[in-house]
Amino acid sequence: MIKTRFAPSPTGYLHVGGLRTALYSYLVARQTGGKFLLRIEDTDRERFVADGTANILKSLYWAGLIPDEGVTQDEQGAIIQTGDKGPYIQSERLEIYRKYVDELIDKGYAYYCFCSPEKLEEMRMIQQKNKLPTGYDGCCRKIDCTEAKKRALNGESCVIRMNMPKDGETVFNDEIRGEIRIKNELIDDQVILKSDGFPTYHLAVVVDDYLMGITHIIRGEEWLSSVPKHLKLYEYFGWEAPKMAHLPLLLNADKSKLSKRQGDVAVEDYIKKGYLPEAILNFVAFLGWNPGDEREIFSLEDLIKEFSLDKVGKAGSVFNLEKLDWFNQQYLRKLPVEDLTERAKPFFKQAGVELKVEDKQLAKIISLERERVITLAELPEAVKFVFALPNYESTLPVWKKSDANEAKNILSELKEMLYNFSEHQWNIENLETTIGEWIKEKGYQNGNVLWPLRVSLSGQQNSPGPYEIADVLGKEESIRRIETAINKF
RNA sequence: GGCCCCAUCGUCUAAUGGUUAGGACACCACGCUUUCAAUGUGGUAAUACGGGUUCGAUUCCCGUUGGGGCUACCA
Repeated sequence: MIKTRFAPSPTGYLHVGGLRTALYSYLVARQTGGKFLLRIEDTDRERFVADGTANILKSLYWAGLIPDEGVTQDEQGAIIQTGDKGPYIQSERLEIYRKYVDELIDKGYAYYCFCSPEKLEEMRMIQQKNKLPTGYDGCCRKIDCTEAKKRALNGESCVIRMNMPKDGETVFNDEIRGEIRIKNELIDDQVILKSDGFPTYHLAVVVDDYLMGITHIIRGEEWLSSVPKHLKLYEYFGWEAPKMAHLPLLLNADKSKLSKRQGDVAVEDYIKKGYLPEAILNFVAFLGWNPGDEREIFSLEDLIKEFSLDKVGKAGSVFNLEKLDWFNQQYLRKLPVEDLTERAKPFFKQAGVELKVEDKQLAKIISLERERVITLAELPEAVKFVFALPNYESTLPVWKKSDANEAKNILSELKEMLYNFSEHQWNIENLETTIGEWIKEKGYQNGNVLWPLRVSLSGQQNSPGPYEIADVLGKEESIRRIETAINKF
């Protein structure tokens, strides 16, 4: 059975690149009935953020990427751990790592190192100056093991390094990139256990991926060059290594690595801005992958059916917001209006708009603007004119440009005519046919009637059509606005 | 500095030896339209460069250039 994992560090929030990694991992698991696991890699105490895990889970659940195992949420949204391979938070697994480190030391595959950070820093500088590959010189390898243990017990600060052979080369196959070979002499004696007793990433991933039964590691390209270290660790433990796929990076517009400085990178930023999870998922899925034909709109279900790692590209992709906007508009239009209304409500609240209308009416109001807006967050502002009688400020230039007197006369006549509507006749279809016929009868031009009508109803230069607005406003409010406009100009 | 990865329109990408190099976003023009949006039609725009291999290279090989990643007791 295929088992994938997403293993973020709780350093703040879920990065959009992380979301894509999580999505691909989720897809690979789901399309074969496998499992998708979430593990929290919090071995770096300095970068640890208290609510980091909660934030990541929030974004993941928002997107619908629910883990089958590991760190998850219960119905109340509290963080829990599920599965029989736990704990799934690395800081709770310290004894496990210690046990495997000791095994490595006993077999001679790892050793104590007492070198100071200053010494290591200086070593690197000299190596670089002499155009040599940087790396530990292995001087503590010579220290006798029992002697080293004694020094460590006495409280001398030390780390554990893995013993990397300096001859031969490591060859491995990446699911996306194919065969990769790296000379072993270039691979460092990596620190696997830090002086604070926490493992480094390299030891912890290997141990955890093995113990948790991970079959496919899907992660960012930044890990590609540390694969030989991991492979050597698998070999030392006598374990079979999982398949690996290293994803190309997401980039800024200038092709540098996607960074905070050049725009929003946190999934929660896009949630706040009113993007739909469907759009974000579809968008990030297509950064590096496509089905090979010309279809572009893919639901999570579609992706599960059609995604495949061998169609993932090798080159990095620019995170292009214009395309995201387009996806969002597509999904905004597709959404059933009741669903759209529910999802829009929090954004009215966020904008400080108290909703006094019923859902059905709110749905009608939102429908007015759903095709004119890019995100949910733009909705409250876009429909503001429905709630408040407009002051017509922004339309002043347009009134001046046209013949205001003629427009006023026409509006007055139109108003008289509209009085004859009964409340239940007041709907788009009736308004359209009746006003249309009326215009013909009177011998007016469409534009000379519809334009002043629309502007007096909306109070805006640009807006939905007059019939739609009138329908939403109702007879009484529509006529009041026409009167206001007549008096104003 | 060293090592690794990568390279098709501005952007996301299709085309795995033979295509007028296709699609989408963005942009422009025109149509529809009371405005905006939406929509329809059309258009501008790419194989980084240099060598090979081949009857034939976007495609295979080598080099150059450019970009990115790693090079931590961070992940």
